[in-house]
Amino acid sequence: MADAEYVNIWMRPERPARGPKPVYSRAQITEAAIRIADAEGLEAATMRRIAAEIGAGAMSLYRYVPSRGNLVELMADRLMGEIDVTSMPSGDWRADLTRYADGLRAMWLRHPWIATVQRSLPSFGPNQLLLIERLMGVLDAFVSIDENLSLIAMLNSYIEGTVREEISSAEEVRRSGLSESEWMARSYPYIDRLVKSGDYPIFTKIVMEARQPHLSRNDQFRYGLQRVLDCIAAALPSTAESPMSAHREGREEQDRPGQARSRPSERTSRAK
Amino acid sequence: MADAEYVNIWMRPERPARGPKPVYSRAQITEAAIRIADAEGLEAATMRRIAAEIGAGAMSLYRYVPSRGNLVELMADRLMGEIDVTSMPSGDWRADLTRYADGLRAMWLRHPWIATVQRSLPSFGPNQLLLIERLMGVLDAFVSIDENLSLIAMLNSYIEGTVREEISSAEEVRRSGLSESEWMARSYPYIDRLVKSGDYPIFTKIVMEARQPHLSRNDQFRYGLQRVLDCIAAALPSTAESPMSAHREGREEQDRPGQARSRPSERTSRAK
DNA sequence: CTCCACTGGGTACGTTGTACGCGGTTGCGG
DNA sequence: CCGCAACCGCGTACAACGTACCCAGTGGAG
Repeated sequence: MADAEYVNIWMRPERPARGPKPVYSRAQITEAAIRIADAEGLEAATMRRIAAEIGAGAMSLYRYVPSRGNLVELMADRLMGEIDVTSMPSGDWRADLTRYADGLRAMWLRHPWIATVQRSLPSFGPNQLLLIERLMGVLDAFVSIDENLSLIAMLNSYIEGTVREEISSAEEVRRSGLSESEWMARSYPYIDRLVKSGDYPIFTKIVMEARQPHLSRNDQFRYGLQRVLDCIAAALPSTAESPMSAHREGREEQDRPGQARSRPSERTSRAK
Repeated sequence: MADAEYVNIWMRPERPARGPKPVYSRAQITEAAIRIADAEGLEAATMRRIAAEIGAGAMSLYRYVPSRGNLVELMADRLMGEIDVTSMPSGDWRADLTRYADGLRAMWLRHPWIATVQRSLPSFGPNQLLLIERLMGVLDAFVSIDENLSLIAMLNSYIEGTVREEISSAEEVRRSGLSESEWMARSYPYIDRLVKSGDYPIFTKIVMEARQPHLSRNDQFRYGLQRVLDCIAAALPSTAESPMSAHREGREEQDRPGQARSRPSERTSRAK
């Protein structure tokens, strides 16, 4: 009873007062775990594997983190810190939200395993809190807090839903260990059987009239995003006019999955 | 090499030609697993537990299902069958999509564990395929297949994102084993510290200006959904006018989480 | 100085998914 | 009708997991 009576991981202080200096740290452990999860999936980030990665014994990790579940929370919050919202209530809400959307999507593509934990633990870590502050600050001046929540929820849903779809097929391929073309070749017989059966005309239409050629993944995302932003615009009072940011094309960089464009910003809990 | 060379679970026939008659069935196993997952979470649905539920030995399940992962796929597809889309291209696209949205949300609330697997396996089971046919048939006459995909993706993202939020807190409470009020009492110190710190004004605003009182969860969902449907309407040609279904209030039933409003419609794969 | 709260980490336990093999049962080829 | 290959249910066994417990050292507070 005296031991694990902390509300959550953020209330538990990392460093105690007395005793020998710890060799490792939460940040270091979290970083190692993220590195493994990025490379081989979240299920590969076992306690022993993480410990080996930093050169520690398996059980040593429990000096820093109460359980693996809590470690995953730390990892998730660390990821939130990668989204740059420092400039956020800039005056141009449309630009702000676009920037956030791109940042969130890029982060998810860099760390696809986040899809398996996100929203199963709304633990309000420091990075997530900072994100909330900045992001919801964007529309705070224009709408009530309830409407703000509703609009941001809609935006987040769009981003997450879209990116989940992007991720899922890529993860399926990765998990199988095959190359993308090998994987497609392997699943061809099934698709073919469905099409040939004649029972699924619309599915067949989807398969036949390929959609990828028309738009790149990035453009598809941006296109749908504009629609969502239009929806938000419709819910805002006319005083919130955004200084003509309808279409700005010249942005070909950002969100390349493999790239290491991290910006940690650790920010662990500071107890009073 | 000769053994597991099937593309996916749907290509593998359930019943072989010769040999003694199986005592159990995929459907029975899937049903038992869903029952356990509903009651105690997906992680409680272990192979041994499921086997015990139907009175079988643990290893017997592997005569029907190649692995636990595949069983989860079967479970997920079985759930798709609970969404009633039989009447679907009815002529009133707005009514159809509303009906679908309510059905999908209700299903997720009945089986919250689906959030942890959904979109991590786009396996095109029979029920999912039927759903795709009916659902995408709704807008098929009005827009191109690409636009159709884009609009439906947006709708699905909204539904899933919203329901994920509804589920996450409920799951957190369930996992802790405490009652809702106990759980809130326990997490109060953390929230209080955040508010008192003064660092998070908008978070504080969210905490203080409670949003639940204003709208019920159902109404919140419906309200946001109307916004999404308006977005879709804007993307449709004028020929797609929906016969005045702007606001119809008189629908207080549907989607009560605990209720068993299942409509299985098993439909396993039929090999040629 | 003496304590003792701390450190890293080895050993061990319970639970998981599942490979393998057994003895019995069934339906098809001859 | 017979025989055998293909299937059945299922017991045993194993590797890998999270983690409880214990230990010998360590270093700041008194």
